[in-house]
Amino acid sequence: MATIKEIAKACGVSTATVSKALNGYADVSAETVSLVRETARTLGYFPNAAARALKTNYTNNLGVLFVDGMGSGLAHEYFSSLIESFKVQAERMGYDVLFISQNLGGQPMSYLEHCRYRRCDGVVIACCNFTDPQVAQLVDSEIPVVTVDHLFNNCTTILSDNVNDMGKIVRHVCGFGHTRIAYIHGEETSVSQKRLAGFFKTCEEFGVIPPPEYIKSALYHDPKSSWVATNELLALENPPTCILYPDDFSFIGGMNAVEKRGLKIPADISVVGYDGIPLSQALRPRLTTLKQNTRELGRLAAIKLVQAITEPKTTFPEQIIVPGDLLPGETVAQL
Amino acid sequence: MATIKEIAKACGVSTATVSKALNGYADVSAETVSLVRETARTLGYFPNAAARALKTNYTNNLGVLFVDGMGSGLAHEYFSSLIESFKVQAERMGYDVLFISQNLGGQPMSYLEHCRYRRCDGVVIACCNFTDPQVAQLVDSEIPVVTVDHLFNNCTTILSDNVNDMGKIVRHVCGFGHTRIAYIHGEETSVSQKRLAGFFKTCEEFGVIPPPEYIKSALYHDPKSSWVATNELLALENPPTCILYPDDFSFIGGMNAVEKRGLKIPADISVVGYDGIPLSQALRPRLTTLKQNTRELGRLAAIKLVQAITEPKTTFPEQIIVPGDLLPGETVAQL
DNA sequence: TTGTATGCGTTATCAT
DNA sequence: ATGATAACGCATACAA
Repeated sequence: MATIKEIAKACGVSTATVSKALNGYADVSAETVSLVRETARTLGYFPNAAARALKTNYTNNLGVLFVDGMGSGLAHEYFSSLIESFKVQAERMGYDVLFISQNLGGQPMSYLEHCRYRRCDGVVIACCNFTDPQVAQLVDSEIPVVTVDHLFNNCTTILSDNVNDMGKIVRHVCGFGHTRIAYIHGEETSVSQKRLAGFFKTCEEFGVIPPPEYIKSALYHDPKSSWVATNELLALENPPTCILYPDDFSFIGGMNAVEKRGLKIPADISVVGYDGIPLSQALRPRLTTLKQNTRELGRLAAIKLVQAITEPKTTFPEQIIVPGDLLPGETVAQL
Repeated sequence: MATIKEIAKACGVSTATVSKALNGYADVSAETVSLVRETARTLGYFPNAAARALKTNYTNNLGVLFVDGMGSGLAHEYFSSLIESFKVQAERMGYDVLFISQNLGGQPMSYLEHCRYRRCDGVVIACCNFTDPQVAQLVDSEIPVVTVDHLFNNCTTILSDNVNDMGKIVRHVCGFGHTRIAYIHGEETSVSQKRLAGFFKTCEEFGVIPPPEYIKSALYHDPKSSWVATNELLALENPPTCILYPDDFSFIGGMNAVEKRGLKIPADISVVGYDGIPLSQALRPRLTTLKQNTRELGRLAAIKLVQAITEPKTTFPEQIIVPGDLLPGETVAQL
């Protein structure tokens, strides 16, 4: 691995001049610049990231923190899709992406400690349990942070439009004549709160008043708990005609519960998912669901994070809302 | 952020002693060690990764290189699942994981250059187009490499047991009385070659001889090309009774083609997928498929890579084969 | 326009 | 058992 020292020797100049030439400083003659650059290329020079980081305190590293309740990790398609998009945009802007975790090599280490250890220039946080004090610690630290789908004070956030997106679902369902609509929501998070708010608000618009027993709590990305909730709903004296699920993947549990009872979707019971993962479109009947724009969420998160890093003075906390799209399927019956 | 300097001052010893105490050298008194360690803890000290990397030439960073033909990235569940498992095991061993790419910030950069730039201690390669000369360049470099599902000379490899796993599929299908078995395989890779070999070999065991027109080429993770191939197969004068797909996700294309023709699975045509992603088990009828053990593939890749890094002398190129499991579904009819 | 010198935080060598 | 010091590769303040 060539260093600026070797380039300096090859060019007959000092390392300082090489450094300046390579970093586009004005006080170097044009010919020296081209000589240095050419030599660097032929020598296959690449700067040593560690040395540069030590000196400048910038690593060009972005951390990605994502922990979901179920510990699904990247198997959670919402996250994998979000992170993929974040990664693509980050690389486009010259940043590398690394995962932030607790416990590195047995060493218990807070998220913040891990970020400092790796000198992440910034971190994107996308997880369910934003109540974790370690997350708050990171948000309150000196490290620029962008969160996805959770609002912290003084922290830029990219929000999926949960209130209105849920409204789109309810509008769709009510448009098909449903009035007995149940909602199995995920764990108590701000996302769930917003979806619930959108749910009740839009129901109200249609004069629909869901009884308390129609509101069930389950976990995101957990078919089992949705299976349980579905069974409870279907066992009601006056069961709903339509069930909204926490997400497409959880719906699988609901699907199994419905099947087990010998009921048909949508003839006997209508259902709606959330996320719009490929699975939802492969199911027959095709699942009616709401496609979150994870591509855009990830892209914007990267852009805003880099902005916060490179232009700290002119950057202020923003809330950016990204709407999703209703994907009408075949799982909501016309009543 | 505390440094060893501050610890040294607080303890009234030199930085050298602190460093030794922290890194478990023998030539420090037990009491000094405990004093230093205790002080480090109370000061919230964490080593500066960049400084350490600069000095030791070890970063405790592992690179992950994965590029698939379709550019699906982490949306490809085989990869996301593999990488998740790799990441978990890597972290357990004290390594961080970062993505390797070409083109960082517009700078064209070979994979090898990216790895050197970031001083990756090792790299795991899991991609489809192993023919890329840049991949070969990386494999031939000084950086320890472990590949997944592709065999290079002089490089440890974790292989999914493609030959025998495909054998399991064929055995299952033949056991149900099928003799007209078509195979839509993915792009020309060593994985495809092995599956094809396993396919023909096991067919032969059962006295089945698939005619050339039953062997179709498509792309992995691409429903469209499998859709085309399925149509071609079903249009044959003497169509197959069973079609094997490149993977579960591609099968969606085949499913649509079958539906469009008004055919029923498995009454009119039997099908088998590959991978065993959650989607396959959510389909009705449940897709018969082969579950690759991505968890184990990723875990072993991490273990073997770290071994190659920490014990270069005693490490030699290995080929480790990880078998998958047939997941019998409901998409293969008894003839 | 170019070069000299210093320091980032750590580890390692060699004295003491 | 402990400490002074150099070095890793780079960027930069300052001198020339």
